[in-house]
Amino acid sequence: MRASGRDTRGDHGARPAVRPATGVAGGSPADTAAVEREATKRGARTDRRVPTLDEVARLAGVSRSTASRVINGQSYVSARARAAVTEAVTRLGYRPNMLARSLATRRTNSLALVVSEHGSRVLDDPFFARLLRGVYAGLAGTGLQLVLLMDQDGQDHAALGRYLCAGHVDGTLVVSLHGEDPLPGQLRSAGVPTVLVGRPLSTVDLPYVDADNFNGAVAAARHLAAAGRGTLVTIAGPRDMAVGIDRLAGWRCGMAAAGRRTAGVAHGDFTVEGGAAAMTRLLADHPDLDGVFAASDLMALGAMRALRAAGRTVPDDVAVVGFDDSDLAATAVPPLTTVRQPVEELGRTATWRLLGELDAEDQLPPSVLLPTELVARASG
Amino acid sequence: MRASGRDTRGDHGARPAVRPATGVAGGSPADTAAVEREATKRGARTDRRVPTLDEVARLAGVSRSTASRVINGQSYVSARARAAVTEAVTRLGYRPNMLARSLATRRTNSLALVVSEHGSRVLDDPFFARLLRGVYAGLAGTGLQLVLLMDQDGQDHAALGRYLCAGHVDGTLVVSLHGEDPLPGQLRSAGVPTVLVGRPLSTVDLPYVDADNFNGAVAAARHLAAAGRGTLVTIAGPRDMAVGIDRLAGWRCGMAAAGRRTAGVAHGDFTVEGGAAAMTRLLADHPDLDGVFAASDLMALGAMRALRAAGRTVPDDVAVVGFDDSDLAATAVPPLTTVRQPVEELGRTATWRLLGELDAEDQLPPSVLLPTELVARASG
DNA sequence: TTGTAGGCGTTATCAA
DNA sequence: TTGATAACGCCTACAA
Repeated sequence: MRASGRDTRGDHGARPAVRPATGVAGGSPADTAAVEREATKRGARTDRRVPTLDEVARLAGVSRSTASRVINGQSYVSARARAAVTEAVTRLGYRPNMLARSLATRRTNSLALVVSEHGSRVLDDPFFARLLRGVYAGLAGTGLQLVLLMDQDGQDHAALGRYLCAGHVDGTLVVSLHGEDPLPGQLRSAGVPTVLVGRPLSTVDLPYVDADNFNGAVAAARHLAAAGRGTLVTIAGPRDMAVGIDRLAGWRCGMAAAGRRTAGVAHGDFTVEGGAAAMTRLLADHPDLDGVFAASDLMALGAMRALRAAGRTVPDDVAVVGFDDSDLAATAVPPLTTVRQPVEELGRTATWRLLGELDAEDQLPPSVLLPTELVARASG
Repeated sequence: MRASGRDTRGDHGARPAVRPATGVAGGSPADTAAVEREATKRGARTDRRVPTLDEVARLAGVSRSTASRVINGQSYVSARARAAVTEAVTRLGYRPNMLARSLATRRTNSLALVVSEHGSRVLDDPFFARLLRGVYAGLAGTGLQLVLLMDQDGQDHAALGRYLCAGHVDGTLVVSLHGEDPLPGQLRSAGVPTVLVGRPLSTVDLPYVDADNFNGAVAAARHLAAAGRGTLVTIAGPRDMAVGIDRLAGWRCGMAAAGRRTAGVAHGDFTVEGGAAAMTRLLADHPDLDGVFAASDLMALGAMRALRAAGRTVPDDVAVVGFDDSDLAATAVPPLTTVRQPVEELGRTATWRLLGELDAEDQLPPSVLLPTELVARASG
């Protein structure tokens, strides 16, 4: 007995012909269109005709204008006309063509959340799930559709910028910026309303919303320093992200304020594996370490794993502090002391900020920093 | 010392006025003009007019047609004209308006991956990260842009269907269908090329790609039955998803084939918490159980947690088998025996299938089922 | 309350 | 090789 009967096996290895990824040489910004035209050539698909507003109007015996008014729920329409149009709409199964509407209104009623990072990595970090929750909360009741965009492999990073600047969305939320990403500049010069989630590294004149990473790290340093630990190290984030830089700066500042020095610094990439590798390096260089601050919970988890592998216990031998207060922190064994970051609020705030930008109703604060706080648990 | 100097605090609680969801208000030209004046006054967003093809053509001293040809890299253009247009394009910073282009060509060069489930939950499951990886791999070199869509709270489920049927994308990949979701039907009747990831529950005439959940579960049943375990139970997936149904059916069939009966069944929602709760219920009903098959790794992890909390050891007291072979399975303690599912290949295959649909080049197999296999580890 | 006509920015079809 | 001209589907002053 099989669960399903109409399946076919074995054909899934067949690969449709790949279009060449290169277009006409030249380098002008419009040359990319050549590549895209290529795509159009590769299929004469028999698309069924979709009913248009014109046909609805004709069937209802009114003009396009009246039909349009009915469909957009405007007033100044007789009950008779409204009924006729409604009837025609359902009879024809009419659906307004958003492209045409957007072309005319210059509004798409959709926003983009673009993660300036490779997609597959993104979803591994619980940060994004929480951020998304916040964004959705901020969007509730607006009728705006959110689309998620990420770096695709085999596609230049600029493709994202082109998509966003080509009128597909009314505004953009950009998160997880690395180094000197040109995307914010592109968006700004294209006039696409944009709010950054996370302080940008380069000075670009766009508003951003961020957590107070600096003071969160200060708190972590204070906590470990006050815990009577002797040799303290830190697993910092990437050097090319503001979040990594700010947390490291805060840590250093907090340590200095406590009259302590940092025994060692290793950089990770915010992943469990990166944290474990960094911890291993630190253990090799500083066998006597007894306290570590990791710039993310994921890295802290990796650090705990590496410590365990090295025969150290947490928190008896080594105290561990993370950053994020993700779900994993509370359920870790032992539960992870961490710096709470209001991620949902970050997403909500950024979204509201962007909505305000769209409405351009009045003066908005250039940028916002949300508070962070230390959450003490068993790990340190 | 602060990491940044131009931040503003405290204003993030303010919520901008919500725009009406229907396009009635805000559309009058007076309103728009006022908004633009306001924006200009602030100097924040100078709503610069975007250069059009017309202006490019004028500046280059050619017709729109010729300008269009140059920009699309077509032949039959004199070198002189080409140079002039290229020059004008760069001088003006021209970017083609994709909406207008799509309206004319009836192609958007973008696909949607729609997760018929609430967004925040989606990202918590490693399945989606892997699937996305596969989809991106399948898309590599095509120049197609992928957009991710999910259920938003405070928005009716139909909004997704409207977006997809309104011409925003050339094709759609639908994953994680529950019960009688109307989405596939909408897409089909709107003529949007669609491939489902995962067998649909309702009979809708759309191709799908799925893993062989049935036989994977058969293998799990065989494995546990052969391991000399006496009292076997299963944590099944949701009753309203084919993946849940198929794995349960496979389990039952495998058990029957081994001449065994299932002591108990509890349903979970594919989350760690759901798995833990189900395990707890099963333990209460069947204290003597010594083997459990969970229909997902996440639920298996939750089951292990619940078992540990109940004082049972894995695998000595109870053998645990999961489904997915996610990264978490291998790194769990103890490492989790599980059924390997080729998730990346699932994504890649579904994508290729969809690309084939777009090209409509020739007869394609209606649906595809990818093989699954058991991976034995320490947990059972 | 309704219809007419022009525009949104591109592409596609033909003559020239 | 080039350029009018007509789609593409919808919105919206403006006039009736």
